[in-house]
Amino acid sequence: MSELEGWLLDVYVQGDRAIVWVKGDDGRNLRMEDRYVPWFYAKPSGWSEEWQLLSMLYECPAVSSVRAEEKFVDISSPVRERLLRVETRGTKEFRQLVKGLEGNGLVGSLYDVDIRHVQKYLFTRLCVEPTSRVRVGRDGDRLAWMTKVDDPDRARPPPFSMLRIEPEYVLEEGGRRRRMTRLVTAHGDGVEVIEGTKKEIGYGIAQVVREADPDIIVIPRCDEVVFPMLKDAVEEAEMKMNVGSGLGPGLGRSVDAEQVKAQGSWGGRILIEDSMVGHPTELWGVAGLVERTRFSFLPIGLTSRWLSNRSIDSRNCYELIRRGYAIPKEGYFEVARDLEQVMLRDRGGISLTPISETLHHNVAAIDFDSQYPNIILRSGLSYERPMGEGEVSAEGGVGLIPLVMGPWLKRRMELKRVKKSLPKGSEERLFCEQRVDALKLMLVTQYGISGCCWNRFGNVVTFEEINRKSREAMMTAKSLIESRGYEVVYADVDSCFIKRNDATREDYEELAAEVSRITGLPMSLDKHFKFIAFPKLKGDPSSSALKRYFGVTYDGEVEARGIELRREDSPVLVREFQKRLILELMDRDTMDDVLTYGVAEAARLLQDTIRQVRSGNVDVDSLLVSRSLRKEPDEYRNRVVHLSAAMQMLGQGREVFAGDSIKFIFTDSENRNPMCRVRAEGVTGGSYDREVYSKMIGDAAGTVFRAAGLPVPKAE
DNA sequence: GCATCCCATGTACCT
DNA sequence: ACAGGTACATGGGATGCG
Repeated sequence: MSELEGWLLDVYVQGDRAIVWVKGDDGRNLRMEDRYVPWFYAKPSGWSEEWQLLSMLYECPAVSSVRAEEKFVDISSPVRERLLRVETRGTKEFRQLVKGLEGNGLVGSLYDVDIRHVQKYLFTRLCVEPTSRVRVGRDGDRLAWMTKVDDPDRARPPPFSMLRIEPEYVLEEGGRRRRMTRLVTAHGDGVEVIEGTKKEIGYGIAQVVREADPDIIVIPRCDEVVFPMLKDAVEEAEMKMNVGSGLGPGLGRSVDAEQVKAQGSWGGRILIEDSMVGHPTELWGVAGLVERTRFSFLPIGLTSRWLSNRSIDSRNCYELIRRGYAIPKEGYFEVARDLEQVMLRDRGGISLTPISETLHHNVAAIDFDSQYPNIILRSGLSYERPMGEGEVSAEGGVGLIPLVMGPWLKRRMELKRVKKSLPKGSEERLFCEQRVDALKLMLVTQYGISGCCWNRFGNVVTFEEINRKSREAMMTAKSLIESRGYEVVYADVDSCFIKRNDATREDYEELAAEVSRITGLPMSLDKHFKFIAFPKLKGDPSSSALKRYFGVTYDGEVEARGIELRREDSPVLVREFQKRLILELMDRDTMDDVLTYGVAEAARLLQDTIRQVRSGNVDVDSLLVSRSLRKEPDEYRNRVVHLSAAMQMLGQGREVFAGDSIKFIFTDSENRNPMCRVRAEGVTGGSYDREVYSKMIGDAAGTVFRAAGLPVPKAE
């Protein structure tokens, strides 16, 4: 028997065993095996059926044990029910038995059947969230015990090393075959390019993986496209992916051939996509990934693949199972209500129309901090307590949502505090921020799924009540703010823009604190604007637009929402121009300065930029527009420009998928043939459409000048 | 045949 | 399978005009 300390890297289940990987402090990765017994619960359809079901299960060769147990089955009911706990010999037997019982008349309902085996193992036997710091006892390759120990680092994530593999390939035989041409790997600062035949690439990649020995491999479009291609290439190089005992070449560290798609891991290495929950994996960083993994109580591979509803469901199930619950297959129901009732309650957060077409001076943006989570916690709202029961008391029952949310909201606040104490630009601060951002998403998403029909515990009334309380808080804030002599310039959901001529930063901070006291929800000063402006609707200049504004803070930073410079489909040229324009115009101390120097400098910048665009002397890269292809190319009804660009790429043997970001420049935007209007990035020939880019610059300037209530300078 | 209007389509953004 | 709320550009058909 030996002991070690390290980090829980990965866990998966194979048949009747769990495989547990730990990265030891000596940098070595250890593979250990543990026993795993699959189980589920069955509720007989009636009393008299119980003995029949019992005897049938006793005789079933797939079953290793059956016994009656009392379990909670409904979060709204404090009563335990008598269920049969059925343990099976392995996962294959589990699957067959559950399938057989689903239509069986003796069975009323089944529990714990749609939870992954690895979750069951983690929740009830290992009881440690993957990525945790652990102390481990082992007996050869058997895991004897594991305990969680405190992570000494608040910000720095576990030392999991990452390798990025990005293949380049072309489509052949009319798109039926993919041929790898080149492969780029990145590990720390080291970048390697592998070229050659399939066999050579296969050999090269195995070599790189063995040398870099990464814990986590990031691969774009891993599951559907690239992993099968890599596997094929490595096998072609006559090195089996899973030979030997962890020493042989290949992509994995051992003989385990878990399906990547099912588990996201391959013999001791974790394979993840380069996008997670719609954000680039790079932005999450190991720190964000770790935070989400610990919350979800899932192996890293599943964490990176599962969307929010499943991740939160996983945490919910963990919390319930360890409190004696059996998990029902589905529980979502919605009480039928008449249309009037639904119209009255089924609405989201509130917005107050901005005062637009003028420059506002000395404006504060004050925000409710984590508004939805705090509403849930302060009011004790939960699926099973849609109307809440006041503040959650220590001894009283706590609803599932506050129970799950509470510790993580606290943790996020603590991490936010730590972040502030760390120097700007430091690695530690970035780790902290990644954790804070990951938790923000987990927290706000619990509100998002609270009334969602895909959530097995969802209750739409709870969701509506959270929204109602949010609107109520904003209205209370508004009257208080106005009663103190401030003007509300604009508000949206949980953020409120206010001004009073002579107010200082401290005045605003004090006012936010007062709103906090009255509403019972934390609120703080977020931004302090020297100048801010709100555009009119482009389509209807008689009304003001919501969710768009721009301004300059007292730190001299541009803060903008919704307008061109915030849009991914604006060319960099336009985004940078508009940002500079706002600074030229509004980074001034007084209104007078804005109206004189500001207007003059801004007008000059506009002229210069237009002249430059018209001269043709612009870096083409700064003209790239990127727009995401939301559907497969053949599903489009309209011939939209980015579809044209996508078709050009297909014509070159480059594969495009729904979800890809298509980059292109406008070459002749008025051409009657949609295919000739744009040129996809990487396609050669032609120059850019000077007219359309000049127009974009003019429009971006128009947004700024008009919102500020100023005439738009003529650009000749 | 061409200009103009309107609606559906499509994407991106805000909190 | 995460929410509701919003802005805006554009394709394409319908309509009107000469």
